[in-house]
Amino acid sequence: MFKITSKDSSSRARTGILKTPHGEIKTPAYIIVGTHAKVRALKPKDLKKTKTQVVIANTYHLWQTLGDKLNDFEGLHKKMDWNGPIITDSGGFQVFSLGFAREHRVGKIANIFPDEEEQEHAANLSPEKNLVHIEKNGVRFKTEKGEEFLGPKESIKIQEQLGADIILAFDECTSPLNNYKYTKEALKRTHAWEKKCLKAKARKDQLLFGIVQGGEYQDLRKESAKYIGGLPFDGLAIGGSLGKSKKDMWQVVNWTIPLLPEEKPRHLLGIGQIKDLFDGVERGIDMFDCVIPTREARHGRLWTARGHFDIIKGKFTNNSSPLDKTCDCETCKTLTKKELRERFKSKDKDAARLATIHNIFFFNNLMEQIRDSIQNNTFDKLKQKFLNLKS
RNA sequence: GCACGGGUGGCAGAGCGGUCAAUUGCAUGAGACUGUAGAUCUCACGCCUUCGGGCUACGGGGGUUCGAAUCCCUCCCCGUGCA
Repeated sequence: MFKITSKDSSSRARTGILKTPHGEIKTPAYIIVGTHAKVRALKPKDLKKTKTQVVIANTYHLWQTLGDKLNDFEGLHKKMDWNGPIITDSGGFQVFSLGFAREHRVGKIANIFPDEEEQEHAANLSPEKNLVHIEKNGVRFKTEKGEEFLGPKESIKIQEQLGADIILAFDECTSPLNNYKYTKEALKRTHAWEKKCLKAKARKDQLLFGIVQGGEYQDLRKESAKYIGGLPFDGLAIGGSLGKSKKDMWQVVNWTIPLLPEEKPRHLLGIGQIKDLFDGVERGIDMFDCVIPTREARHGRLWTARGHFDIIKGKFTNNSSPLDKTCDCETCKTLTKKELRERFKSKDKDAARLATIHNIFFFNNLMEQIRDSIQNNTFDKLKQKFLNLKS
């Protein structure tokens, strides 16, 4: 199911092939985020122009949108008009993003400590306004329809109805602001939930990945890596609260990776800036997913091998050079900087779409280069090239 | 020529005696974005500043007033209507 095809001589970097019912994923791979079974700003056909291997959709969002229609849902592949591999996230991240993150206006790494204004905001947020209530067996989400419950069994059932190739265990993503005691309790909960996920899984054709949690605490991370790594999951993901800085984040990964079974694919959840890809790959990460390429494209930020630039800036008004002269994507082949900028400024709906095509293509293309470099033993050289990137 | 209506910061356009260096939008500049609450958000945007404040400003000039972008006179422009 997962086959390691080559290893870098001077790091933990490796290439592999992950077999899924809808085709193979060459790793290290970038997973494109399409939360609502759709990559934002793209038309279904666009995805095929972007070297995309695999897309990740979200259980929570689709559960909310589809509701009762889940019972006779056509399946994500049909819905998305995409015959390649699809992953669904379990909804565990929304425990954080709609819960703690929203209440305290924090992210899961870096810039996590709210300033005074934000602390005041958090203090003034009455408990009734909290959208998430965590309980022993799962999570109550306050939604437009009222209150709805999502736990391990529910998440697996929904993910089976959605029909992705790879599904994720339901976890609680904690916050960097959670203390040791809370994180430990949450980890205990998460471990119990994940075991329930394994038990609840009925479909044989889907792969189920477990998720390592434990915040920024070494003993908890190691405990989790051993525990989750020891369960019969098809792959392992590293999730959650990743400390106060990138340094902390890589520390967490360093603690975790050596304790995970070598032969299973490893997914670093939600991480994927360019530098992170190199830092992650050399530590043995096989899969990344991140909203950066798509979200930033919509915000007018384009990525190239020389760093990023914001196409909406006035300095590009009369710039008729290509967006990225080294890029072979459809957008770069058809538009100049000036033209794409004009589309953004005139609120042309295609602006975000065209930028998104480029960014996805760029990230996927970069992953391809990374894979090649591992096979050719030139990974380090490629990394050096991107080391001083503006990011 | 007469009669109205106008002339406000890069632009559009509020304000119509004090709380106005002047609402707002656009443009511009800076920043953010990491298992998508986000094709979004934050900040700056006359000049100077020891960041307390100071200076020059609402077409030009003059006046009334303790105080004018706001009221009056006059000149110059623009729009509309009538000659």
